[in-house]
Amino acid sequence: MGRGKIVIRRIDNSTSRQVTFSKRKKGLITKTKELAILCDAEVGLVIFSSTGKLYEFAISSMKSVVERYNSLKEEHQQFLNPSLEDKFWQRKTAILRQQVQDLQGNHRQLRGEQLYGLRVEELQNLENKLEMSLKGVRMKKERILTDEIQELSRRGNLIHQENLELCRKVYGN
Amino acid sequence: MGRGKIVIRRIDNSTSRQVTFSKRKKGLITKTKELAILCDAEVGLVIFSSTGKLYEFAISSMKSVVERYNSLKEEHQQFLNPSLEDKFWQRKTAILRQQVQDLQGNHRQLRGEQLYGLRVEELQNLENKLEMSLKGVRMKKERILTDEIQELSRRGNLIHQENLELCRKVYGN
DNA sequence: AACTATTTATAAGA
DNA sequence: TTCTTATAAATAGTT
Repeated sequence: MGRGKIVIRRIDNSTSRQVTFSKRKKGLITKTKELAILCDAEVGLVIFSSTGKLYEFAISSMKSVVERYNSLKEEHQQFLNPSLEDKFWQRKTAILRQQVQDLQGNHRQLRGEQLYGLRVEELQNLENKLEMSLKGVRMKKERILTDEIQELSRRGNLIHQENLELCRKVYGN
Repeated sequence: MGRGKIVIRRIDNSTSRQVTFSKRKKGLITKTKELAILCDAEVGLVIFSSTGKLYEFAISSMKSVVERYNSLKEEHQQFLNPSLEDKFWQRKTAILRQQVQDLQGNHRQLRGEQLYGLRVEELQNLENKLEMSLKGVRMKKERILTDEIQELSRRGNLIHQENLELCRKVYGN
């Protein structure tokens, strides 16, 4: 709904993204409010912008919505003991840190860095993985290009038909 | 936006209210999803219908949104709840979670998954990266193999020398 | 921040 | 419920 149609994918330009975020956030909050009032519903909307800023909307209160949500989801009974909570966070942090380390390692390896100390079999394995990825990417790329060519060809034919039609009209038969 | 303009107040007729709820809920979820994708935001939407039924939508997961929301809210309320250690862990977790998300995204792309919505130039870019990586891995592998062959060859020579030495000792001169 | 040409959502009707 | 369609509302691109 604007001067042109858009496709729904991440807006690359940071300024446009910010402007669109601001406009659409306003619209979304309006519509959320309308749904709540018109249909007598309890709603909660939480938005974290790409810069990490928090925006929220709720007709009653976010606290009430979250509590109702949690009680329905039955997840609210673990945190009665504060020392347990501490342990929970510590465990969570440890797991996440391990994940980050693993992913970073994988990532560097996939990018061909940090290859020191790998054995030939491991390198071969990595090479195979990269070849698979490359194949996937190339297939995808080629499919897009093929589709585009077909589309162009289709359009060309249509124009050709139209020209023939025109000729018939101009020169008769 | 419809056959007639309406005022935003609770719809009295229960049937109309249900129909409107169903239609507008769909629209709201669509718009929420669009905001998240277009503007790279993390969003969470919770709706309780007037009959108490729960509907929810989140791009990542509602759990993740609620946790992020809570940790941010509690950060702001550090004065009220001076359990600093808890907050420390929560903040750490939030940062790590973001890192994991980012790395997982990168990783999936480098592995040739999650290619939907990429343009040809982006695919070409990814292909080039993968080719570079592949080149690096192959070079490394080949250097190791070359080194190993040289090492074997060197050892072979040494053994040969030792044998010669032995011969001299046994047979004199 | 406004403007406005278009697209999109949806109220009412079927 | 589901579809249709006239109209209201949202918003993309522009100024």
